[in-house]
Amino acid sequence: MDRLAELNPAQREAVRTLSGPLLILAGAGSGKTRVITYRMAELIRHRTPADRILSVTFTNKAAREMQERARLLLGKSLPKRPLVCTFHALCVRILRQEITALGYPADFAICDRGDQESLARTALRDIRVSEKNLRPGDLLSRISRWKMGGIHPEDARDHVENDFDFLAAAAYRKYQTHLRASASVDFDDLLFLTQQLFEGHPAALARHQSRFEQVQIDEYQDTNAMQFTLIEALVRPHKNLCVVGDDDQSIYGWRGAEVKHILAFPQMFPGTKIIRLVDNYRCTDQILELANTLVRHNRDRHDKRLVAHKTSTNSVRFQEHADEQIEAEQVVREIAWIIKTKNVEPGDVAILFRTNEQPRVFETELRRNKIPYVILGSMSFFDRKEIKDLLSYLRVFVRPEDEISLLRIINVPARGIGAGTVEKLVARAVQQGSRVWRVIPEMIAAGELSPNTSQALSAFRDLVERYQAKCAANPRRLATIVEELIAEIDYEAEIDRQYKEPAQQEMRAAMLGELVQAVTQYAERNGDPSLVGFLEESALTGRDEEGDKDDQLTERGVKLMTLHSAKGLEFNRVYLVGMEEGLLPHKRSIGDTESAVEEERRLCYVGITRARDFLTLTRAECRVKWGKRRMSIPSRFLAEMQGQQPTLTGIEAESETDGDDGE
DNA sequence: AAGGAGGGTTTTTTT
DNA sequence: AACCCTCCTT
Repeated sequence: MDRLAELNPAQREAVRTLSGPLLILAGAGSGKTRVITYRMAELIRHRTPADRILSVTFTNKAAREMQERARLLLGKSLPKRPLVCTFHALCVRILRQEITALGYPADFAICDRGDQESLARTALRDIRVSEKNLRPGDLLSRISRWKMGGIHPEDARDHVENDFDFLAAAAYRKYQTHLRASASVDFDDLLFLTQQLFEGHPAALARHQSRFEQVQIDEYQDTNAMQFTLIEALVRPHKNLCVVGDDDQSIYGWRGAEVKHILAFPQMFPGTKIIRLVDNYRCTDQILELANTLVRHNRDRHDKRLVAHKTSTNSVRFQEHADEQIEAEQVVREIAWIIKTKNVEPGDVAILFRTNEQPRVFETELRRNKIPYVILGSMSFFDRKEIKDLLSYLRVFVRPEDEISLLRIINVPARGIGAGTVEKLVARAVQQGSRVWRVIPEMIAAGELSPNTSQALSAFRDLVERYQAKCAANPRRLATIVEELIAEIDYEAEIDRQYKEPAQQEMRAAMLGELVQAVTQYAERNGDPSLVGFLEESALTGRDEEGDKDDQLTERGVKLMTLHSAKGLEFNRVYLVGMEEGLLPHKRSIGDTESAVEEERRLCYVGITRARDFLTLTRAECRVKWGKRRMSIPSRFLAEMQGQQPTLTGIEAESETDGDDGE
């Protein structure tokens, strides 16, 4: 009956602290998700209207899960529900309502990483800078840093540190002009524009301040300055803010997250109550000991030592393999064996790695052994080329002035509108300050194009207009319309043309089916489906999992994911693979500052503490990179976590490879 | 305009 | 090895 009885005293106190600023420093496996879910329930029991509670999570998946748990805790028929979502989703909600004040249309589009890259390319071309001098990716991260620092394109010039920045500042202006012209925003804009809104439009801020009485933030260690500013503004009237996090698990520094936000929280909010959760209910003592010992090598942290509540023998093993191929073979062979002989479910096992290139070999092996598996958080569904092409069609149907999407699909599949024609169209549009879509009929009428080209353009125009009408007239039948579209443009033929391997062709074609399914599910889930709604959801959900069918596989299969995506999760058995210098810590952070290596160490810490009962750390003695074989040396973290001095010189730093096969 | 060959580049992590 | 861009042929 009394749910709080299940909690330990510290947890209970956290759950019962219902007003004022509250900082919960929650170590790995200390039940923090449970605590803030219970706290949400407790707020409602103490008569906070549910819809006046905002709970911010790090991923959409975490949001869904928390909503589900809260629903179970509170009973099914809660008339009003708390808002549980990510920062970005919160900003979208606010902006849909208020963005016209900033001169954007309310139905602005959210562009994805791929769109950002092509915009960055265009911007560089505009200022005649070769991509060799400034890579689009580097430009984007510079722009991101400016935006997260609250710096407008026009002011970027004043925040220049070197020649690259100088070019980047010019490109930033172009980039933003293009974005605005196509009524689109990027991910950073969602935060940036919301902050602009709050700063420049007090009435708008007041509307949203009065909307929430209680705010909770999970994974607070990964909050960046802009997110902090937003939340501070939002809770200013009441200061009912509860943040939960662990400084040892801060792994998003490269995205502007600053550990200092969690360390300095009590200074920012005087009167903060601090509660520490150091009891670990997840890992065995051996696993936790490893984690504790490792993370003590970091200087910039709250000193704490988690207390294990589970004992074990043989729950940790170290393995060395000749190369990454054998590493994968051995790990998968062992997984196959424990599934068969130990009655272990594939879903209890996770393989964690640092980079997205690592899972490939494991994937092949798992498939060969016929073990069900899922790759989570890697290249997502919505990142695939064929999906992006089709989504671009849909976006063009919503707004043909969306230049980014229009240019992506105007000749995909090839329909006789070549690069030359596109160039003419763009030139004309730029010259007239118009849009390619509007310029097309003019160009046809002017008779400057060859008959074939005019014909092709008219056909394209006709296609778009027909589907526009269809989607608008029949939003409930979106899925069927998408099927018709795929058939009409014969996208399957395009796939067969692009990919020669039958296996590839099959896989890519299956993706099309999944898109149709995603649309179907969206329409089922949503009382009032619309194309705009679907596109928004797909943009925000981005890398998250999607679909019920996938959820099943997610439950039942071996899970493969990066250490970053593993944050917040736990598994009975964890294989932490590729424990090598250059991979973990990653090469890009080694040459860098010491704090970069500290972040890698935290990443390793996160990996270790995902394991409940069994942890296996493996490394390969050599590894193929860019088609070339390279020797690798053991990660310094292996020595550190076993209480040894790091030996950066020798290959035989790791002597602790006991051959005990454990199980 | 389309498609293929050849050459150069690339991999950190993601809302 | 995989991807993208450029150039060349048709």
